Amino acid sequence: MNKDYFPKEIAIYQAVIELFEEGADINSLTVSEITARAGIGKGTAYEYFSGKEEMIAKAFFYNGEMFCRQLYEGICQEKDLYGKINFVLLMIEQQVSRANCIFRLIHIMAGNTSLSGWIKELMQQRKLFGEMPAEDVIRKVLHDELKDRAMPSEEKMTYLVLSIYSKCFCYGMLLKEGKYMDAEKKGAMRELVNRGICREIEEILASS
Amino acid sequence: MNKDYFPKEIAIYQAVIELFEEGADINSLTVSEITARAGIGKGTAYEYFSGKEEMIAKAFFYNGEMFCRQLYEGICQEKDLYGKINFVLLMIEQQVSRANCIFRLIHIMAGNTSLSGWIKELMQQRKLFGEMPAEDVIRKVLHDELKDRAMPSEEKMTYLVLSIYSKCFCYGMLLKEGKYMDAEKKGAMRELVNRGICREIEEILASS
Amino acid sequence: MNKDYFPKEIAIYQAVIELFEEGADINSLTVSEITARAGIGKGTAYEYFSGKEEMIAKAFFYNGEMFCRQLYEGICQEKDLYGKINFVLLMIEQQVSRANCIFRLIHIMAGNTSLSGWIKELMQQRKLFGEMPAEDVIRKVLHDELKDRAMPSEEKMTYLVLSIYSKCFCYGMLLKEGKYMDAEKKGAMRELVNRGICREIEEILASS
Amino acid sequence: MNKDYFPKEIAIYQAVIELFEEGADINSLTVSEITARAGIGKGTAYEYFSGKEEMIAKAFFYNGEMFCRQLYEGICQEKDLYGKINFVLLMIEQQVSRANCIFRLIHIMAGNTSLSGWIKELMQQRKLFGEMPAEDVIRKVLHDELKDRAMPSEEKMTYLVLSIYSKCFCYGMLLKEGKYMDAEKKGAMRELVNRGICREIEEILASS
DNA sequence: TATGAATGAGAATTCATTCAT
DNA sequence: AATGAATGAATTCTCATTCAT
Repeated sequence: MNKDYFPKEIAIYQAVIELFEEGADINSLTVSEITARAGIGKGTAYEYFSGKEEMIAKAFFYNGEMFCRQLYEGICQEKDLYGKINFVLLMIEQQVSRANCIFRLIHIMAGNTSLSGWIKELMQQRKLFGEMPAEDVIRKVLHDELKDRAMPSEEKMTYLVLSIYSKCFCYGMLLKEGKYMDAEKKGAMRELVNRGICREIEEILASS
Repeated sequence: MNKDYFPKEIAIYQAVIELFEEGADINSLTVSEITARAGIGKGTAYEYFSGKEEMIAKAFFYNGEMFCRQLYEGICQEKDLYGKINFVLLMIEQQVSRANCIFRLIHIMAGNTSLSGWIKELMQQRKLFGEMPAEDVIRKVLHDELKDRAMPSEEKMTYLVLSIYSKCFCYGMLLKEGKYMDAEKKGAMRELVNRGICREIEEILASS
Repeated sequence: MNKDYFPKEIAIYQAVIELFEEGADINSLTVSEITARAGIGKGTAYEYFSGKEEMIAKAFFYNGEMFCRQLYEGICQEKDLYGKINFVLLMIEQQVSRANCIFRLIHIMAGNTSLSGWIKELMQQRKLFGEMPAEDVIRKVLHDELKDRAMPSEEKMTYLVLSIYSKCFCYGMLLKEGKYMDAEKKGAMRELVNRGICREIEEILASS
Repeated sequence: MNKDYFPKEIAIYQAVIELFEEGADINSLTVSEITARAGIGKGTAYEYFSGKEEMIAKAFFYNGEMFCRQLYEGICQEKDLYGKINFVLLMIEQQVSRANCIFRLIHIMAGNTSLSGWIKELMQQRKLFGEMPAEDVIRKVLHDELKDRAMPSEEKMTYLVLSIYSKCFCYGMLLKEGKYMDAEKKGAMRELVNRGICREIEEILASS
């Protein structure tokens, strides 16, 4: 499950993420910058990657993996659904205020950057290894949660997953817009979103 | 309200959108490609724009504006809330199957491409002229819809907009994933989403 | 003798000189700049000149002509040799402090800019019309001055012209270096140079 | 004293000088031409220089340095003043008939090309390292020559240096004009100039 | 294995010149 | 005659990738 990473490989990943967090624009990231930051020679990077594109795509993927793992572990600690969702929203808040890399990962995937080709390919490969992209985390949690209740149809399940996903995502966007930055209001909004998600789940379950 | 566009300016915008719809990657769009497609000389583009970045950013903005205008006008034709929402979802279907430019616009804005700088700047300027980004369309429709009922608090209003927005977004993502492509299933899903939105609005209003 | 200039032609000449005096670099002068400054349309310039090169070269030539004419007329007012030379040195001072266009003209001619090709061609043509480049002014003055004394050999005459020319040039360079800027010292130096020139003339005449 | 030059740096310098000697116009020299002639890749030039301007300016400076060094060494071989000056004039003849790069260097400096900015900056830096521009060579030779005689005032010294300088310079210009190309006449003129310079030095010394 | 100097294809941009109005 | 919008050839410079050490 835990793919082995070479140290220099990780150095590259971290360099990319760091530069990105510092506000660099994906398109103008250069191999020189990346390798310089990673503290390795420019040529060395080509021992591990076929090109710039792969470096960046894999870096984001690596980052996403780490995020999702952390997310899943955190969720498992929480007892009830409300707590779980709250944890997710708090993680999002943290991401937004820090660097919002997964956010951007999502965007890159949706747009058709040449990067997104790479990322989609990675997606396919990794699925086999049991890794968990954000969407899968939600699905898994729902499964665990509902395992002793009537499971809704696959169709409704897909809708539910995406609905939750998009609410979380939109919550992140709301935060990005800079509104509700003071803790109190942020808390209130988080609760509204959380209750909305819970209600939706209940409704879907009820309708099954 | 209706900014005057120079013919060559529009030619550029359309060229960018066309190329994008044909699957081009934003970053690798070249000025040569754009102007060739627009049917004008390379130099001419520089009479109207300060550089490539501006061309692309404004093209997306132009496209977004057109979409939102069309959206708002269509919504106004519809009598009831269900009809209005249905219209929005149909527009999304159309976009997704065609080119999903606004979808990508959203993503570009969330990421930090150098483009997004431009776009944000444009946003500020245009707000003054009463243009309407997607979010504002939703807010405006809600306002019109609720004007003779008790208006919820600003906070709840924001949440409601976010929630509707996210549901629409979610619907688009569902379509993008390629599931529900046959008309029947698509219709069923559309109804599911629509009812979900209506219910949510009712609940918020009831709780006020 | 007095070639007729079209008003727009002169406008171009003056625009070039002005821009040059303001410190513009010859090579980066653009036609747009020149015509904008001249207050005429870009296309109009091409009614009078075959291209940018011609505009600039002729502008300098025009400027040089004006300078030489002014120089010659001033010299003719003066009675004795000392006075004449003094007048030349004063004109140089003025040029240096203002814009030193002829100075640069000389340099352009010595270097092989594509401009210099033009200028040399102009030189040939104008000679026929009796115009007077700096060197010729000196020669002419010497001729006038010496007409009732024994004329030295052509060789010595050439050397004499060269020698005087170089002293004037040298004086200009001294001023350019920014030393001797206060009036008193400038006056002293001017006298030093003047006496040097007079002595040299006397010596050559004596040796003949 | 002898700055280290990278081989590719020198290749660039020589390429620039060669092209110039072949009659190329400074302004229309392109980076492609230069690097092609230098036998290196276009990109490589940018590893050593910040841009075209720097390449050309430094090339001339390099050339000037070489010339001055050669000049100074040659002068030191000569015993008496007349011999020294003769050597200078012969070097000038050689330069003029070959390529007259330093001549043009001087002109570039006097005009306000964007190159001249660079060159002036280089001047400042190099002075510190004891390099010798043409003017300094003259001054140094005079110092050596006069060390056991009464040294004239700094003011007169400056005048003397510039006067000699401008005579040499004008001699070069005379040759450039293509007169006196046959050896005999050239020799006669050279002697005239030489004697003129010697006389001037004597006079200044006598007047001190 | 690691490196970084060298490379050159390719991109953005400029600007002299033309020509329809 | 006067104009300036349109043009595209030409130029500078960047940067992913290679390869000799």
